[in-house]
Amino acid sequence: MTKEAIIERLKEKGLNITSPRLAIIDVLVEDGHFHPGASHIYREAKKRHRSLSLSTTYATIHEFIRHGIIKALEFDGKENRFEGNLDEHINLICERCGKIIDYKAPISVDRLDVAKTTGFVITSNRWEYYGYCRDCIKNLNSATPTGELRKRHS
Amino acid sequence: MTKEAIIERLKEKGLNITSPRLAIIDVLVEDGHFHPGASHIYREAKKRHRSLSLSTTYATIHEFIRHGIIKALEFDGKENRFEGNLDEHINLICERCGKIIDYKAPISVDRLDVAKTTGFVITSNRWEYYGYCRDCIKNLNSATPTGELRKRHS
DNA sequence: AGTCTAAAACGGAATGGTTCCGGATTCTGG
DNA sequence: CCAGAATCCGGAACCATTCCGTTTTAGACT
Repeated sequence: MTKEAIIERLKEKGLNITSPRLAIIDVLVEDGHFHPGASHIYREAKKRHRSLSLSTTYATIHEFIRHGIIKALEFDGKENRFEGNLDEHINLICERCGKIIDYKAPISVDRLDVAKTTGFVITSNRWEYYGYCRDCIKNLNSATPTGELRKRHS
Repeated sequence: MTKEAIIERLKEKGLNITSPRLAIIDVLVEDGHFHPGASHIYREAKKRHRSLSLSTTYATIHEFIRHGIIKALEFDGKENRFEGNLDEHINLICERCGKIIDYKAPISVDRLDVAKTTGFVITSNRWEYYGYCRDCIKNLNSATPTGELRKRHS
């Protein structure tokens, strides 16, 4: 997703285009494929807009989610992560370094079937595989993982 | 999963069969299909073993996860939930009342393909649909959801 | 350019499920 | 029955995230 497209979307929705938001958009466009967490977005966007606060970063992220620009991947015990790729895909999540890889694979679950048999109406989904990425398998014995991104202990 | 099977598994692994653990096993066997959270497990198990502490509840849950007896569904902003159904399935998660329904559907993603194209080795997965359950759709306009289970605000 | 108002940004304090810690208790093998 | 290990317990700590009261800013309209 391009910077211009996001700005256009914000205008359509009647949101103000502010300097903090532009800084965050820049980070999302540049580092979006990393599936960055809030602290990464904050750190990088602060370089572009010095007075940026963490709470504004969170507020902006929420605003973007609410308007369908990004999607949140929520975790417990780790930082949440955010992605701009809204096409249906599987996220491959490395348990060692935290890297997240998009994997395109057609998932054929008929939503009508789900509704018919359970009465459940689907609004969104979450497809994830956990495991180890290529790099981490290579270095499984070596000392420290390369990634940032661990919340609490263990 | 039956109580006896779980106890057997714990013995195999060399874990002590203690009164707090039996209380928690009882709750998991009885309420497992609710995908209970830690606070529910704690509250119910405490009725059976009065001196049970919350930290023991968490420790026991972790022990059970480590030995493949239950699986954690981690969320942020909400309580984590736990399930005893370890067969591959999709969890239908109601965003209004927190109910979680198991939906059996064959998901055909070739793990070898994933490994071949990305180098990523899969160890576990997470398949989730979010939306609204039958009851909540019926009562969408009415006041309060029936479920327990919300962590923070909004 | 100046004014007004709602939206947005800010810092700092609060939140709360979960984890950690140190000491007490219980289990198990000998 | 005893020692050592496993487990349990309460309470304090953790920390990403949210909330709150105040200040600043964007955008529309003079």
